[in-house]
Amino acid sequence: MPTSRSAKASRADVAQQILEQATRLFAAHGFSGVSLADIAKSVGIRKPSLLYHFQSKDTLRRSVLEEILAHWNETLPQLLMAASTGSEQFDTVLSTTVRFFADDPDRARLILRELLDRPEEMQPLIEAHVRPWVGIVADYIRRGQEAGRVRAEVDPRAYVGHMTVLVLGSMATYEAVGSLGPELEVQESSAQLLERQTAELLRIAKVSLFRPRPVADSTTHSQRNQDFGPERPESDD
Amino acid sequence: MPTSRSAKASRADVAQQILEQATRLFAAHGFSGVSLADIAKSVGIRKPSLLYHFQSKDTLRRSVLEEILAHWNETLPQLLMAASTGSEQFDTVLSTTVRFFADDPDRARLILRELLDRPEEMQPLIEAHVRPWVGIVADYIRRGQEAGRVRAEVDPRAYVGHMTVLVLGSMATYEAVGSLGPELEVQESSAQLLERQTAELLRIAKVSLFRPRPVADSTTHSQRNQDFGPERPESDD
DNA sequence: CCTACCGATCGGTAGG
DNA sequence: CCTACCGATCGGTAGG
Repeated sequence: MPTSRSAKASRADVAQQILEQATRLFAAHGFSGVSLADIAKSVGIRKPSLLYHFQSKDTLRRSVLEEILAHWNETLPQLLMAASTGSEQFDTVLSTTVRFFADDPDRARLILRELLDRPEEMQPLIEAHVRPWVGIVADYIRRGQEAGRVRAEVDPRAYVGHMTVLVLGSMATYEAVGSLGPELEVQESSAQLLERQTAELLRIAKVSLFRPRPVADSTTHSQRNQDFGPERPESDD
Repeated sequence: MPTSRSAKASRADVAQQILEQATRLFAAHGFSGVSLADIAKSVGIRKPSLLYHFQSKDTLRRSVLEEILAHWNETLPQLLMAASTGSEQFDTVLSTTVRFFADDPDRARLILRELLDRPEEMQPLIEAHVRPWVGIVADYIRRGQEAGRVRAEVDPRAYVGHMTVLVLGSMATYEAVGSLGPELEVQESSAQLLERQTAELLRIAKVSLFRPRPVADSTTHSQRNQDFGPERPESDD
């Protein structure tokens, strides 16, 4: 009888466990901060067994990265097809991206680390996996600028870059940075903190993109959520 | 005659060179991705000599971090004293922070890495070194909300956290992420790219904070830079 | 600031 | 998937 909880682990199961533990450990301590023995130990096998499933440490690193990007490519296009208007597409890309990394902040940590450790190697990967939706968002911004919906001052390229970094960085470090506030108030749970950060992030993303809608009362300050971008249906192209 | 270019390197000179090279290498490859021999080699000394100046690798890491934070504490309070109104103070904190990291992106990379590698250890440091100006900004936001200058929906804590992450992340990764744009256009220099990113960052920070000022013509879209926060002098408190 | 050296750990291989 | 083992490199020390 094997020592693991389930009766028997198939080849694929073990490989998947290795990927999961490697993701977790690389996200927490970085690629060079984790040894193959660390990963093997957390899976419950020996180092040479790990190297049977993944030829080298670097192969394992690339597999971890590929798994995340593959999952991303499964998620976004599917949701994007359901969105017909440009406004819906923009909203889908933004909220899907935020949710993807909020669902598992380790994804954000890992990609941020790769961006820091191997910028040259990441550039083509960004090009390949982020291009499609960058195109959608950039097109939407340009059309929105022509139609007067989007602020003329927005630099589409820089805007998308900043939002990417903001989502990655906020999700990767929300625990350390989320506790910034000047008064400590009531202790928030990690989930509450993440939710609050997410809401503010979406607000910043939208308000810095869309032109304010004309409001009747423009001198007093109401508490309404105006200025939050177009929610009305709109014709595209 | 020593082998180095200058006639003689004092103790302090060597220690400073070690700090500089360690900052550069830790920023590029992470703490565990750099060996003491790497650092010693780039300074032009041997590993045991390095350990004469810094008792251990971890001591060197803390010294690098301290040097950055000390430089930060020299920069901000000085500029802050010259700013009298709340609006000026906000502007000082924001633009000084951006410039501090734009001046040397390695600072952003190093702090971001520490945030990822040792979040528990960084929390008190954030508390100590970021608190003062977080307080100033948060107070300014709250007073601005009461006066109707600042959007009521802004979550001061989350806003400051996001802006911190945005500045750090954008400055740390501007090379890899700045090249995101859908069309490659003319090849920009690194300095041009950084400048463009900085301008858009400041725009996002301000527009997502300040309420739009009432505009006479609210249906057509002019190219003017309205909605960019208060530039008029104002009374505080 | 150096040479010489330490035990521990690294990624990876042989061979089953 | 394991035991046994490899050379290289790690952070750090002795001693000058």
